[in-house]
Amino acid sequence: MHEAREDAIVAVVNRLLAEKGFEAMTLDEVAAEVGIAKASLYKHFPSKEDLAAAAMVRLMDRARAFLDTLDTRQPPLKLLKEVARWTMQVQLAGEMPSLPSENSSLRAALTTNKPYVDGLMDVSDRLGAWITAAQADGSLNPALPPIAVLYTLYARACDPVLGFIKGSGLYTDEQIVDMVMTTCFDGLKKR
Amino acid sequence: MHEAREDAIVAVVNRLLAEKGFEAMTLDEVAAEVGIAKASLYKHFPSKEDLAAAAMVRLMDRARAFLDTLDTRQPPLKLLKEVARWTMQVQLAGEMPSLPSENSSLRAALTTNKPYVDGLMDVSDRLGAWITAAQADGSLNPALPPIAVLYTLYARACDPVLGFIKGSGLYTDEQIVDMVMTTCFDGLKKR
DNA sequence: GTCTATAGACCGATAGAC
DNA sequence: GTCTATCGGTCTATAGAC
Repeated sequence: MHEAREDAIVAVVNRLLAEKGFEAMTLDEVAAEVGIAKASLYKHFPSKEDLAAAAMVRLMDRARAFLDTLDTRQPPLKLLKEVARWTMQVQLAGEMPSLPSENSSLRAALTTNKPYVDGLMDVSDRLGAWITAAQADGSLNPALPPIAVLYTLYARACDPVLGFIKGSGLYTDEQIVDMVMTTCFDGLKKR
Repeated sequence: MHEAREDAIVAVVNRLLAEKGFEAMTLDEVAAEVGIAKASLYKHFPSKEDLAAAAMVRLMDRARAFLDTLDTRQPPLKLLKEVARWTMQVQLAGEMPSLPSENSSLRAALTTNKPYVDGLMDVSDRLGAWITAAQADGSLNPALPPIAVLYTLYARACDPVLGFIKGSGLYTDEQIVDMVMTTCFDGLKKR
């Protein structure tokens, strides 16, 4: 009962973080959408930053659950592509929380949040292993530092291009994802 | 004298927009950095949104000035690459204002700001011509809609990957730009 | 045009009754 | 735990003297 309520809160926070970002999201709004009073939020989470951090932890848990569904016997490049596709689908579904770039109170709160850091580390380690494997088997550009590849994949998860193209109203979600997948893995230049 | 003061204001706004974004930027801070009182800002610009819009117009003017320096007899792909490189250098220099993704008062103000919209249109038209030319000469992937290429280039201008890699402290600005240029035009896959 | 001072609105967080 | 009510602070924007 208690956990179900908290899950409902975090789900609303997750969606509002995706829609408007951390600063534009107000606790009045969160409380109204959950259907409880603002003061009640503070019985579950000590601050706005902790609320957002809980949403990020939830995202990391979802990511790890998705990684668990993948057949690791597949080629590493295919695994990385499936991950990239999943993150784009999450974003197009309006469920990808967007973090402030820098100098934010949320950034500081996240770096000291062990469940979040642990989850991020786990995901990064798993992706990092696939990246080096894909570079070793010749499918991924070996001239790129693995960390650059990792950050590029993370950045595609919140790439504004998806929203831009969707805003044009010319393409379906599936077409949009295919385009960005192409630009990400094949590049803009002709192959 | 009057214009010089306004230029100083807009330059400060431009940098603060790059550092912290629109919502986190306060007018107290702008006024303090310019060295005038907050009320004086309103003698030059009627609102915070107009202040930010002026910074975006300034960015568009800078972009158009850069486009004017390019030798248009070069291959279109080379022109597009130089533009992408320029935007990344602007971002690494801390001079690329970052806009809110959606549902912001600034978005609405920008769409009704004629100088900004005109500048953006001009830049988009010029880049669009080079994109279709590069697709025609076989250097750019012709399967991608030109608008997707255009948006991808715009997105690279504010790509968080640059800041991520810079934060690792492992690479120079030039190396970072080269990496992102590679991922953007050549893709993650090996060629 | 510049300043000081403040209005008016909003937000995060808390008090205290139930 | 939930609520109503409110505090304390910050923000944009303005009033009014000089």
